[in-house]
Amino acid sequence: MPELAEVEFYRKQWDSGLRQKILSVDIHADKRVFRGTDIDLLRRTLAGATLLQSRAHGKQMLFCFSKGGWLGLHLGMTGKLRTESAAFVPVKHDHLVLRQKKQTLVFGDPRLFGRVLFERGTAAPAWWTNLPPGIFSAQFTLAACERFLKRHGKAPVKAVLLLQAGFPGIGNWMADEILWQSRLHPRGAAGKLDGTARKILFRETRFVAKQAMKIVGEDFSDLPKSWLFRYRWKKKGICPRCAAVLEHASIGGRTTCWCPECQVEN
DNA sequence: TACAATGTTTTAAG
DNA sequence: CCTTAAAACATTGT
Repeated sequence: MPELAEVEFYRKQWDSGLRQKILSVDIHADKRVFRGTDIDLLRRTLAGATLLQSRAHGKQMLFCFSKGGWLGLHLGMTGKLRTESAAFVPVKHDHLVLRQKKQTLVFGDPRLFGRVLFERGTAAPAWWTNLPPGIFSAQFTLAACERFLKRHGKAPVKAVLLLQAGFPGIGNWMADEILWQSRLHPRGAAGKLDGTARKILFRETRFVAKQAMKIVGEDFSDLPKSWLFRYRWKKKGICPRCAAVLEHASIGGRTTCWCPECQVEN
């Protein structure tokens, strides 16, 4: 489910636990979300540690604890963070449960595509500091964006938007939205976009990301009725701009929705 | 029933 | 070594 803005929304769901101690840790140790993670270290470190701060970058989250604990979380397709009461009894898919005096911090993920990482150290882990420049960073420039498009020039532009190395935080719905707002066909080769198209794509990427952060990232409000998003999963969805019946196909390995009238190959 | 789901990783091929 | 495409992962809901 979660892309850039949804991840930001879920990150904040643990805010009520900031500056408070973790009393105990409950873990579904055999679940796939802990693949490659030192669960014993996680348990030992977090028990008795205080949650100091949290950050999100693209689809990645990092929670910083005292005792040098760094907890990385990725929500995969169906992961969620939430806060429950102190007396909360975990249910089936609550794989990581951090108990505090006044509340319980929960990470649940039915489909198990999410991931829990844990490291102990004085500085943030390398996987975090090495993340690519975010959409809103000064390094995310038109030139950098164009280099990335060129580098993946044979692939459909839809597939390139999904690559986290170049567009961190962009996922399936945001990629479709960006292409629709840019009036670009998702199947067009990234390397064949002309200068104007590349500029529009760059601008709309930042526009969609910024609006989504403001609307969804804040409190999970609904996106505007003027956006493709509101119609993309409807049975006979109509383009909110020209009223043409929307098309669907698998592009870049994901179901893609576009307007056959507005979005032309460039 | 069979298929698809707001994602990433692995594998294979060019 | 790099890019691209497809399969795999696990569960739920339509």
